[in-house]
Amino acid sequence: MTKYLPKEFEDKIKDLWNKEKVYLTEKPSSPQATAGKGKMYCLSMFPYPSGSGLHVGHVRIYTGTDVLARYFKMSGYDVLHPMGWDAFGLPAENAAIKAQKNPLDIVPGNIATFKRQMQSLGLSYDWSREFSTTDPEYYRWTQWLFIQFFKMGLLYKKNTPINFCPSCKTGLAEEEVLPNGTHERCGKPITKKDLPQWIFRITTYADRLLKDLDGLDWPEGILTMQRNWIGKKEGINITYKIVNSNDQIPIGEIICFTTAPVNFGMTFIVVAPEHHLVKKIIEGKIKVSATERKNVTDYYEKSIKKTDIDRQAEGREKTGVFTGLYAYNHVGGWNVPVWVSDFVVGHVGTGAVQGCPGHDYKDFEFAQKFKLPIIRVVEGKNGDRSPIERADQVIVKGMKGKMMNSKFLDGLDFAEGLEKTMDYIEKNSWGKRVASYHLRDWIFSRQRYWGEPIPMVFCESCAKKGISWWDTKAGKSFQKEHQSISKVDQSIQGEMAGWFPILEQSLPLKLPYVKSYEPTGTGESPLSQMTDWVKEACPECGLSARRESDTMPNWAGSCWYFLKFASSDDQNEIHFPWKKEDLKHWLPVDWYLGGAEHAVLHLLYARFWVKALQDLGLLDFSEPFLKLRNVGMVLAEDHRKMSKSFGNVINPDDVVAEFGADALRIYEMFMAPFNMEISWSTAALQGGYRFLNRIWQIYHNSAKIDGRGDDEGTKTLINSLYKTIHKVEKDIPQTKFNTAIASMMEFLNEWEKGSMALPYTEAKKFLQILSPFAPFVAEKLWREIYKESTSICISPWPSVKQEDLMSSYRNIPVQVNGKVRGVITLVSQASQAEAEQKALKDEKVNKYLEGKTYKTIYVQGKILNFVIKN
RNA sequence: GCCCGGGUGGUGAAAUGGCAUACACGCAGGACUUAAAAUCCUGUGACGAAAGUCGUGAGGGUCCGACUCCCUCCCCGGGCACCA
Repeated sequence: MTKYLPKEFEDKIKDLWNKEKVYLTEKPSSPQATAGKGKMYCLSMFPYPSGSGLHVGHVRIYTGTDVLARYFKMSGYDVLHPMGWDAFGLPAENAAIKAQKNPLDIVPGNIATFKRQMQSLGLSYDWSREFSTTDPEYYRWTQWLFIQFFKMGLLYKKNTPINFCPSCKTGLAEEEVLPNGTHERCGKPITKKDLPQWIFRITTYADRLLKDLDGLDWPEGILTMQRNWIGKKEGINITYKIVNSNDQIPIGEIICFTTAPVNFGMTFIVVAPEHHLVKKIIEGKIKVSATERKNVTDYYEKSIKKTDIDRQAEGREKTGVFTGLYAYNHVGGWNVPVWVSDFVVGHVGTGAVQGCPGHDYKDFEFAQKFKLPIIRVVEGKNGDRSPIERADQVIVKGMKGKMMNSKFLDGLDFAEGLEKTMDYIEKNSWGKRVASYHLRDWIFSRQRYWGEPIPMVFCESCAKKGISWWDTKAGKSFQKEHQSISKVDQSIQGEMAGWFPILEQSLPLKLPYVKSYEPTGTGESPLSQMTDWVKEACPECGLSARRESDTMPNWAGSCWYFLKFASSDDQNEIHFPWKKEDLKHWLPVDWYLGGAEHAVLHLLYARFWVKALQDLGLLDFSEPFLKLRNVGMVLAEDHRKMSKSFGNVINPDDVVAEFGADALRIYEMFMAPFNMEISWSTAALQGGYRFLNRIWQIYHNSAKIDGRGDDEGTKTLINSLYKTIHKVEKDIPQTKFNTAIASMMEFLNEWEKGSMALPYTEAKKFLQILSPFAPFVAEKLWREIYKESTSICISPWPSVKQEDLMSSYRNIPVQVNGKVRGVITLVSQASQAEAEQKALKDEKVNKYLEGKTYKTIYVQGKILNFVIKN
């Protein structure tokens, strides 16, 4: 008896696959590609190649995608299954700083390790399409795309605060700041520092990003999270005239955004400390009494200095001061006081809130604290019209009730009353219905070395003359060509004077090599210190100009990598890097698998870029990922995250060495539904190994694989095999890998029993359905037992006819009053009368029915239920 | 506080309105072995001698029938957080 020793053949099989090039993608025009069922683009979120090598969590997602890719290939689809590296980013940079090396010298080694590990797992990638986001030949196009987005008016520069550590004199990413507001490395408190940064106008795509979610086959939870992140709210902007205490002459306006204009119950207005009105009061441009001005100034100073920690420490206790100003509530017909408070956030809505304390919890708290009047305008439960004195009496939007104290609205339902109010306000031109979004513009600058250099140049001289790129010849012709999209804001055009893209022919703008680099001390990018690199002639006037020294964020490379994989083109020419036929053939991505931690940002950004590219006429689809499935995390055996500091890390190399790649794959696919979190279990892994060992043994037992096929036992076994094949092919596209494997185990149990044997050619089919999960052992037996010379990976999936799945007999549970009392075997087409007759012969069933009157419920092929009447 | 997941044997889990616990792990007993490992066989939700009763986080509801659908609540995990 030969033993199952995966170590002895897995490497050889891997070499065979490489030699035979079984994973190479067909060209779109090839006969293989056009003859089959069509294309299938299977993609996993590509990894950041860290120094610690592949994690068993990587193994899970990549095996899942691999099972799909292998299954679709065998089923006659033209499959694209690529892999690459998302190698820019903070962790590599920090590791490099620590090691006093350049990331350029570290990353290639990490990639090599990842690739070796992936190959040892038998992942069926077409490595001819491999690339890293850090390859100049790749990021040249990332930079090119940046330039196109700039031309569209989607990018602008603006002073925006960054996190800054005054002690380390360095800018920090959000993730380097601890929750208590200190720097994770030195423990000192961080501050904010204003720096001019590139910002993406993603908000102009908010509506499309929201609407297009409807057509996607994504997990409901992820869709909801995207919707909430975009956070569209339909409401109304209402403009209020401002007067001060002394006279009634309007001296300004406040615009309030609200989704629930309960204006007959409005008794005050609150503005955020950042509101322009506050600034005007402090500067004396709006006159209020000296005390009030001092109060507002003090409150402003205090709240602007407040860090998030201070705010949290104060909890929900409301603070604020009266500004001395009043606003005219034209709906109600009275003046309301204007307050300033930091519970109103500057960047949400208009930064000003109309206070309707009877019908909003926060307004209620504020009114209570500062003794502001509370008016009830909606009846409570059972027509309660009493004054609102407690939080639980507050009637907020969404609750039911009739309007009261609201003149022409009285008696209407609350929801209807709000609509009527908005109509009324619009009719009088006091306000306008608008949508407000949670989504904000995307800060795209990083003051870091390890990212794509932003390919822009700033010319002082052109800036002084007010010349923007859109004033140039190229700019004008671009706008002419793209009239529908390039409605570049006048404000952006003005602010961007002096900024020009570098010449596209000179791309890539390479990241300069330096041995090591220190933080600049100013929070600026290390590139800003490289005076030679930063110098460049202005593309417009030729005078000396300065290159942008910020780099792009890690997201940039992952926003379009799925497009690059589709390219079969060589990179010799300067044009957008994909042939139209490649694009048309492969995109969009059919299957996208990845962790739920990317539920919002990565997916949103990639969707945004695709839409912008569509507007540029470069793509003819609007959504990159048709089907999305999540993979659950793999925790350590102790249910904690795997981490060096816990000493609970499992290295896939060790597992492969001990149990083989197939056992690891089977284990990770079998342990739980694909999208659920699992904790590692070496014991359970051994179960996977045992399963494969039993398969190995049965194929080396000739009595088991040369059954005659004409006796009843063999027929039954073949029928079970067909059912298993059917179950597996139904489960794989639902990513139900665990139940697919369970059904194969079940079949193997049956096959092993007694003298049951499969005919030689039928037994072959079991190897084929096993091969997506355990490709090494399936390939080995395929070649050894069946003497095949071409790979099992490209063999056609064993199809099963529908009639082969029908078995004529069914076991039907028999219930009395819903409790199971027996089981009968019936022809599947049996009538109710036949079923009843048979069931009554069963003593156990009969016992309960004797002498009783009952009715019968019969669902053919499923259940027979007797219900006793009394 | 809000949003998103989840709660079924000793453990990972299966069943999406029709025999609750498939499959696997673990455990117990047995076979093989001088012995161990490996392998194989048998058993394994709880209570009960058995008949049987109970049992899918808790309580209620719909239904002939509920892990599955509806309502109320509890617990665990993740995300956001004074979002107008």
